[in-house]
Amino acid sequence: MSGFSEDMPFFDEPNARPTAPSGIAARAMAARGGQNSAPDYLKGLNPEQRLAVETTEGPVLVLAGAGTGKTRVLTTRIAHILATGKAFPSQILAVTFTNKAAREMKQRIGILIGEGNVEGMPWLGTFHSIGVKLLRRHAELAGLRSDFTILDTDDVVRLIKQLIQAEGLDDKRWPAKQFAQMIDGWKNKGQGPADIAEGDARSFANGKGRELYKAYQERLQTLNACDFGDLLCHPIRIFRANPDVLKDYHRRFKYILVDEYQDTNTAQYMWLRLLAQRPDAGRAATSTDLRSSEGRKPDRASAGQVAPAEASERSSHAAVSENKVNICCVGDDDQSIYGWRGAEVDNILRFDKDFPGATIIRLERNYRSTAHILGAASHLIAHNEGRFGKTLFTDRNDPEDGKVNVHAAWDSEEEARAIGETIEAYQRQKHNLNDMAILVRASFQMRAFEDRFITLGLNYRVIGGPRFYERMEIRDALAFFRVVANSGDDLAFERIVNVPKRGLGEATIRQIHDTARALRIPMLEAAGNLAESDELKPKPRAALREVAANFERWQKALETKPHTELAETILEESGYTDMWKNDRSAEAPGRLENLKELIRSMEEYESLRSFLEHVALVMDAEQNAGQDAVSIMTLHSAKGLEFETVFLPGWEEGLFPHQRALDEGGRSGLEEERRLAYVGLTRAKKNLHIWFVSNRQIHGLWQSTIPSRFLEELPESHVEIAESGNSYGGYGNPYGGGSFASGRGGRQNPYGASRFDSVGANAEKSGAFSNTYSTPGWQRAQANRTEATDRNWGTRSGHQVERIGYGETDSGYGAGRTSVKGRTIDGELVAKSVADKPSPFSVGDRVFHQKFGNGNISAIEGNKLTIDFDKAGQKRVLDGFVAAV
DNA sequence: AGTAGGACGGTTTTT
DNA sequence: CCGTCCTACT
Repeated sequence: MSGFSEDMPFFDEPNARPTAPSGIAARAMAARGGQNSAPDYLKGLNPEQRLAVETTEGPVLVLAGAGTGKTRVLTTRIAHILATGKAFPSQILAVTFTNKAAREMKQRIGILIGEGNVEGMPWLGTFHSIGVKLLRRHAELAGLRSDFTILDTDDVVRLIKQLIQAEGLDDKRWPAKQFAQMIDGWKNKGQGPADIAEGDARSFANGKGRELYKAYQERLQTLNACDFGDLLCHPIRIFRANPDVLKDYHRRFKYILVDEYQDTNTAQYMWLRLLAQRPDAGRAATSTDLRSSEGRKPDRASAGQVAPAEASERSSHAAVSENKVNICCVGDDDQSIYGWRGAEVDNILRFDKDFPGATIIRLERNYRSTAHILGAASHLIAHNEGRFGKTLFTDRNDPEDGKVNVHAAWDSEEEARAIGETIEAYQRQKHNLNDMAILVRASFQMRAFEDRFITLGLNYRVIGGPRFYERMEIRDALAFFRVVANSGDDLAFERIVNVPKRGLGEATIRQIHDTARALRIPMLEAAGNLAESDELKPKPRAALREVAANFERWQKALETKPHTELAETILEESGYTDMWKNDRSAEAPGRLENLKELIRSMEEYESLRSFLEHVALVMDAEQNAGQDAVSIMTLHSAKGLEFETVFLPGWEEGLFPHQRALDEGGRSGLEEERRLAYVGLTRAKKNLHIWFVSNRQIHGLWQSTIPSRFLEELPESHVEIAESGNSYGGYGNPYGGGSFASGRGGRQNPYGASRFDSVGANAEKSGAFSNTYSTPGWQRAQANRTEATDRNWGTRSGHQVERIGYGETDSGYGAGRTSVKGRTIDGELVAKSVADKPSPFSVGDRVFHQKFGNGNISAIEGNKLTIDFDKAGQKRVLDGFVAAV
């Protein structure tokens, strides 16, 4: 994985038809054999996949449904381009989103084409890693030096906080984190300070948003640093301002491939368009049809393609055809789940307009899941509008394959218990835990499972969560290394100047800061100067002197010592390891272990600098993949994975689809949630269990829930409503039999069609549907949709928090909180406890609650009741859930 | 300099 | 309700 460090000369290839490296060529030739038999790597591809691989010329969009062999197409396509000599490895630009995807691609191409040749693919990587590479080459065009530092989110927030304070603004009223997110959003759209919308600019810091953004960019420049967004935005700006530079890349990149195109944001889109050569020009030319260009001689496409970019800019016909856009984007509009972080599904939906004459190839043959699972997923996703529309199918037809199971549970505890039991049952049937996963909508759901699995002694692993490099000790260590590698890295310096504690307080640090600013020198140097002057009291002075001496020593050692050894020395001599050795907290040993791991991981890199380069972009911790364990993760992190058996708990309105997605995203928010459901369903190869609960405790209060609308969008023919069949009594009310609210089933679903009336738009034979959903369990679940529930859901808005100021939304689902603590608008305290409407109950009232039975009210706070239940003990519930007895 | 206690927030995550 | 973060003490 040392691909980025050694840089290839820019135009390393002779301006001639590429002769493929002998290994590949030989293999390809050998494989080709007779004229009719395809090379080895093409064997086993289905016709669509093969078309996607062999249609190398012109713009191609491969709509690859879940489990249809997307990565295979991508990697084989590259192998094909190389094997047929259409381009050198270094002339292919292949972009992914994650390091994991890039790694996997490298590995798989390696298998196809021979390990050694993959090393020659310097332009295979994430958008960001390729962005760094471009930027290092042309740093001066962005006002940076080529050894610029890449700041992570944490650095950025600290920097912005400083700027906000420097502006004399209250950093509490204008949180740096929020502004960092705004900047991120702007950069996702490719907007610099001058480009942002007036409204955006005004909405922060008393209208100083734009100035602040500008100040931020200036600060980055003086720090010789950039943030993640800049890794895309700077190259875009460079390309735009320097046509000659862009032209060089046009000549270089003969083939462009993009993975997960549906996840691209506007900046990435602009970046691609620039590199893919003036797609607008294509509008004039209508015949970029692939099939016609297929017979073209390969050398035409590769070596011959040196037409001047400017000429074609004017879209002369000759130039257009000469300058074909050989871009291939692979993606699935149905799996676009990152709209909330700037991804534009539109990019993929618009592809054929952006690249006229594009060939669109659909991969719909699924190799992953059973027909039932595919049927369920396809039916669900068909409820979305504005999609290309694909229908996954499979040849697989095993009568043994079970339907998709839908289960109901009383509450999340029972849900976890029942899923735990199901997992154990699978285990008894010799299924590996590694083949099972629980995919949740929100991470708080994980807890119930962890709790349960711990008591069961069931191995599990949580995927996602805090990353290795986000740990404090790792960041601290990296900060030391950063300063050593680059003494101008003030942010890193500030982070560790007083670590371990050296008695350098705020005042001293401010002084260093001011000196550095005044003299325009790095803080480290300023610290050294101050240590030699007599401006400081003896104590901090001595401390600073030591710090300065340390770094000087380490920097010298940088040239001589092996970097792992140096790293160890730094951590030792700075007292950092000792700090944790002396720490008696529970985490300390783990932290020391992490530091060791960090040092160990450095061995793979040639130098401290190259390590730091990677660490900024490629930091991910390997999960403990060793032992057999159930995976627990969010639906988002499950994208791209597959499991034999998948559990999808928490399919309730408000949680999934998430209330906030609905409130803030409206219809498109709902559609994204639905795509997320689709992603969840299509992770399963064989067994799929969906769960919903009737009661969920949110923010400490019990709330009744109704089943997710997505359940109604599953086709009856592929779904089975399962009785939970455990010994815990299913949804039986644990607190007294027969006390279920009765006779209230079948009420109108506040979201429209109830499953008892009709089924969603594209439903198959809706008549039979209600039969399916008429098992006792389902009906009991329905019975839970009491008046209290529906009142709660149906009249949310009437019940809602009065909105005060901006951005104050009713965050919870269900009735949410009805009391608001003091909020401010423009600094004025506007309200205290707005909606604490008096409860219709009074202390001492006897009430009935669905879940807990009868009890007496012992306290009332607004609409929150504390009730002593006869059987369930004391609980706090919302008044909407109880009825007077 | 370290911690107790109040305020706040509570969807999803990469680089 | 619970966990995190920041402030304000000692």
